[in-house]
Amino acid sequence: MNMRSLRGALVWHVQAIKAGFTLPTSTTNLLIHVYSKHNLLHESQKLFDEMPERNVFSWNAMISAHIKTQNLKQARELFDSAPHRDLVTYNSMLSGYASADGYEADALNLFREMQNECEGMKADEVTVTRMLNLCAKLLNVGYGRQLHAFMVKTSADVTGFTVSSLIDMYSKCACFEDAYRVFNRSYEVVDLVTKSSMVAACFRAGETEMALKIFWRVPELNNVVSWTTLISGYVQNGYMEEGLKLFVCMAEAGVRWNERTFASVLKACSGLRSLKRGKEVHACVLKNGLISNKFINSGIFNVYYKCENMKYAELIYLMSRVENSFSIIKLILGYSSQGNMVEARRFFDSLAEKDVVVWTALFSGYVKARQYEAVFELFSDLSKETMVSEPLILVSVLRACVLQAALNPGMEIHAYMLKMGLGMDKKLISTVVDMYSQCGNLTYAETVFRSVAERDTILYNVMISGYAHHGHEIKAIQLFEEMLRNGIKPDMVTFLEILSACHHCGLVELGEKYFNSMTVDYNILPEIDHYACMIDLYGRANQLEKAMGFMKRIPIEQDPVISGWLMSMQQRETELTWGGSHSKTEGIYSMNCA
DNA sequence: GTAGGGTTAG
Repeated sequence: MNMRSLRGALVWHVQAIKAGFTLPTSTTNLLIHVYSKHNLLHESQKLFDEMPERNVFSWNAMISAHIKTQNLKQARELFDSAPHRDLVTYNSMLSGYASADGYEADALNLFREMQNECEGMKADEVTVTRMLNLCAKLLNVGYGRQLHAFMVKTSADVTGFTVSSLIDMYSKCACFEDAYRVFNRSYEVVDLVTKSSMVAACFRAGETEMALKIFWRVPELNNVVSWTTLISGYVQNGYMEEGLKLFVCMAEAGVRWNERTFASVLKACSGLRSLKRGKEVHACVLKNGLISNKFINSGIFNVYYKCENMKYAELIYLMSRVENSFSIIKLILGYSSQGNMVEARRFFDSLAEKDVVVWTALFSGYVKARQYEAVFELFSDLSKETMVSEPLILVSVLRACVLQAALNPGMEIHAYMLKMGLGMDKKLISTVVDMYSQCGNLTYAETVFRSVAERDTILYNVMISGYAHHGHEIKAIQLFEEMLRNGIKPDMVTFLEILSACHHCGLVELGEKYFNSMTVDYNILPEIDHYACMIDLYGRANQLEKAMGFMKRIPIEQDPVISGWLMSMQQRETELTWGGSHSKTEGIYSMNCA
């Protein structure tokens, strides 16, 4: 019977009790260790307390047991009261401090004590390994370099352990060159772990090719960790398809995956937004009984969330049976973005702490669902509780005003905004201008627009659009020219508005000039709407040949809708008459429908 | 005869 297994330990223990036999100290020490390994702290403690004689092994085992359960205070008390301490005692305590959050300073102090050779204790390579991990965690490369120097000076054994940690430390501290130098200079001790550390380091630095090269050195050594490092490295660098392919390669190489492998594969699926592959992996996970792993569970949740399958995402969340505000927030964001406000609201109300992200999502969801009354209600609820200073929330409320053409509430929001000192927020200002213009008060829109000292593209777009939609095409064109004079770069939206204005005024030559300037001066590729605008412009001016010529220039021919449209246009070329009141998009849609 | 501390992929 193997005493290192829990079963073996229990059998030994019970037999000894039955026989009234006192276990030797070394056996009890082992039992303490085995119980602790299986999270049976209570049993370990009982054995330790009732031992007739203890040695340094007993103390070390008990200290480790407390560290394992994250009880560092208890561990330190034992450490201080132990009659004897050796290097293992120190290293155990140091290890506990280094991996726990908030005990980093204690770790450094303890290490300093060791350097002063307190109790004749001299840091060894285990100490150094642990300290390097701490540096990596704290991103403290300065201290890491000191440790590196210390290693060289004290000629502490260079082992696979120390080299791996050194590579890892440099890499996580963004010193890729140093990591690579260490790797290259430690040929004698390079093993699979060192290699994996270096592969991970390459990926952190975006050196995908180098990672692959190193991975294939001594390929027969590769195991699940090195393979998973490779897969997750590809995924992290955005190569999702390659990550999935490598997963297949790994299986073909006869290496069995574990839950970390699945976590990376799931990340690839959600990155690709591939519901099909996600479902396949989900099935695989279920078959392997890995669904209860929290990384895998959230990975599957993410697949469905990214694929906008909120019902499945919700199901996964509910089945995990773990209260998780992170998932709830995503459910709210997902449902809101789809305008499914009943579900979004259900989760929103269940959320204990609502932050600005969730509030914003709910507001914009209601806007998307065109439930402007809910927007106003929500805003009045929220502003009773607190001062709303999040620009995006106010943007949502203003958009609700636009939906409803509600000028008065819009003005109230504008006033509120000025009161809150949010008059400088660019996005908010643009929305205010848009709100005034769309609610029919162009004068106010103009006033606000002129009050802004530093105008950006979006602000200009909104004002130009305001002029254009109120029949002031010439003003729109003048403002566009002013925009160019002020050195503000127009974008696709600007050109769409301005071409539309030209179309409405029948300004063929000016429209041509602007259309050409898009690509020549601003490097903006015209989209289908821009072409449609030009075609309408020519059509309205009865320049049918030019219109046809333009249609043929549309470069997006792989689109079946466009090519179908083109073909039907060619058939109807002669019989086509152009109506007088085409808007910039009506042209397209009416022809598509025909 | 019997024992304890450290490395890589989320």
